[in-house]
Amino acid sequence: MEGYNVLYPIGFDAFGLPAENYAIKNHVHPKITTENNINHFREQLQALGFSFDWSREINTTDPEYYKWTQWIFIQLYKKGLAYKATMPINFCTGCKVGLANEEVVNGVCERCGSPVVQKEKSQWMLKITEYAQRLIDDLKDIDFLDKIKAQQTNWIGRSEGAEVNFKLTAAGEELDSNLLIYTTRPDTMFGATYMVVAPEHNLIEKYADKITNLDEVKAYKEKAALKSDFERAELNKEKTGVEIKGIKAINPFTEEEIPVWISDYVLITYGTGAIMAVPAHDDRDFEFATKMGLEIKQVIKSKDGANDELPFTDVDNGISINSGFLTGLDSKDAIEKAISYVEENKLGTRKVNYKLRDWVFSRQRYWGEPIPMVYCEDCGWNPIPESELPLVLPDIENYEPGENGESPLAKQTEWIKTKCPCCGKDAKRETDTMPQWAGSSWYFLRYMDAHNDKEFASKEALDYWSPIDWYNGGMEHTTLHLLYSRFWHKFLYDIGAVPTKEPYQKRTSHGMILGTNGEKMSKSKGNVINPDDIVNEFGADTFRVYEMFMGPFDQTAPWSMESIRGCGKFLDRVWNMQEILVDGDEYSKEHEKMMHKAIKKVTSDIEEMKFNTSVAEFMKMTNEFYKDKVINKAEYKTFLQLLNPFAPHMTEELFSILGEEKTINETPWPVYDETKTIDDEIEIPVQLNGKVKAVVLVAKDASEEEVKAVVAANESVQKAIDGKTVVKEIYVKGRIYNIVVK
RNA sequence: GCAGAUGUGGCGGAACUGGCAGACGCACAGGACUUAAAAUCCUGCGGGACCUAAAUCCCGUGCCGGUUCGAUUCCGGCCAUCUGCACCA
Repeated sequence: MEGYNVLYPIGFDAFGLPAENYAIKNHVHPKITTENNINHFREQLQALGFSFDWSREINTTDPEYYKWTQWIFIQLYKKGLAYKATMPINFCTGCKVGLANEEVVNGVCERCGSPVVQKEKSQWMLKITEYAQRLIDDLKDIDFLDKIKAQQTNWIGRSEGAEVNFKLTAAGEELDSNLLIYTTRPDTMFGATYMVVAPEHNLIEKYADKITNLDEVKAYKEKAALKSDFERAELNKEKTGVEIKGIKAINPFTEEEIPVWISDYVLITYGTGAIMAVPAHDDRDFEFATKMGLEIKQVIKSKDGANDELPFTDVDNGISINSGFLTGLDSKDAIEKAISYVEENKLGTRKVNYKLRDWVFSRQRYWGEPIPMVYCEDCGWNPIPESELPLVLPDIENYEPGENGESPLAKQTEWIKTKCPCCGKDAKRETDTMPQWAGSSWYFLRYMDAHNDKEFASKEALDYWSPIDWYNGGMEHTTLHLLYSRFWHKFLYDIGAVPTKEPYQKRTSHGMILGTNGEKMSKSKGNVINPDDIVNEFGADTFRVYEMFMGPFDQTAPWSMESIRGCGKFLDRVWNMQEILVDGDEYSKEHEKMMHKAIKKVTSDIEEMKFNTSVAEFMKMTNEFYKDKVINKAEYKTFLQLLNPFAPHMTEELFSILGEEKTINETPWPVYDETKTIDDEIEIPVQLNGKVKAVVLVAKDASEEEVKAVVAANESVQKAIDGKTVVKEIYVKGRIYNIVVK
């Protein structure tokens, strides 16, 4: 209505675990249930009157769509950003199948209750870590809500520090390799009294012959492997560990010999999988050292000397002590100096680390895009020729998870058999599929050119529409999906396939609608509100107006069956205004000001997504028209145009009853005249020491003297200041008049 | 524990840049219409001080303090709730 060409698309991201598990449970092929669900969703969305461009509808499970998902994977592979690595998967010891994280509940299989353990498996990985810094840096150029930016930044988790080598010895002899650790606090090096390696660390295999208590160490390692991620990550868990006897490390700053331990509080997936422990200045190390009776050496004290209870971890308020050349330095300076020392003496290097890990891109599942890779005994892994895309997911009968954590596709012997794209010899297809995030990592690009069978989207279409001006979605997607799609987009930008660095210019989020009991809607709680029922009972317009009215757009709000009736009543009143309708080509004198003010308010409210106050404005106007028992045609038309985005069906019907030829959405959005929104007379509250005692009416451009005179003449004011001394009088033009008295 | 958000009547929520706290709606109460009910329309509706009413006054935006002529709004410190992440060295 404001003259922009707006692309408002819709589509269905339909691969993934929920669809697959539903299919398994009900013995219906996921293809069928997916199709049924999409049809149902489409009907529901249409019943609500959304103005989606249905000609661009997409479905990520359509081979014509996932052809391009596979194509992007091949490009990633060609640029070295997709690689195979051995990663642990959740493995159910009962069902003998691999499980997704959400299928593991309290360390046991959701279905059979058997313990879940970690099993090593070769998987496809995507190198999102290569983009970590750019994913942080480029946030500054885009308009995301601050809380969304903060979540992205925290998730990527950049930290600065150093990697430092600790020499190892066995029976006093120096070993041929060092133990590399990562630390963000090199200033605490003098306080490192022991070291810890993760259970998976290769130190144990490498120096097995030097370890005098190898059986004990190996037993600990095996026990740790049996624990699920959940158990290992559980907070307040007692720390456990075993000293690796026979091997010692040398603290490079103190030259002292310190013990080396193995414990699962150190993670193989972060940093180098080994740490130097500084129990005096790290909570976890402190807990471990206290339990194991290890030395705790304080090397930082607080500036004010007040709080020296250990562990003392405040970087901003610390000074090094007992730390050789660092002693006396501020913690921040000490960190810098320690890193310089490390680099000068070739002990290690400055290093930035990220919490973000590479993306595990394989799923041992049926309902996903087949990974278009082939393994040949001679040539290794190679992508299938792009001319063979899409690699269609075979239509199979038995899509239950495979044995020993294999994909269900591993049973499809005919499908697996193929020729090597390099040498032509017999070769095997990859049987893992892509995760549910794959299709949604680029879908926005497909909307720009949804039916292109030559490319994922033409350059012209991409240039015309890119980037997405405004992306609204739930907060639950602000880390994974949002980050993955930014990563893919940046990759596509790097290979020249898209014109912008970032996919989305602006990202907002909506609040969740809770059940009537104030809890998240869920089937098990029985508090689900079905939109079909609401539309049947109250109509789509009432439904929409209520959703907008119930609270601020970005905040959660509980559903109320009582409150929605109020919105229905409001729309009835709008309809019945026909009974007080009179002719008129212009706004009437008595309503003119209200009309201009309302256009201004609703226009800015929509821009700021303050839909709830827009609806309040409509209700206020309606009350006003009924109070005056009259509305003219010009006023009614503008009112219907303003209300149209909220209640499209009824307003269009009324518009045509008024004899209009065009539909409302073909008419331009109403405009207002700023000068006509200003009142001639304004009310000025008069305060006495900040408390309102009276309200006076003055002309809109009244001078301070004039206002002062009116205030002085006011009876209530006179009464209030009677017997008191006026100290000061403050007038804020057009706002307030405050008298300070003693 | 870390990060982010939120706290205002019986309820959902308004309140611009620090300027009349409670817009608008729900619920509730009283009245009109009706044989009656529903629907609709009108009126009232933060708490307290007076038996009632008007008028008036006092208190009041999670708690304690500060800045200011003036604070729901700004600052400091707490408390509670929600969401996400969680042994990240």
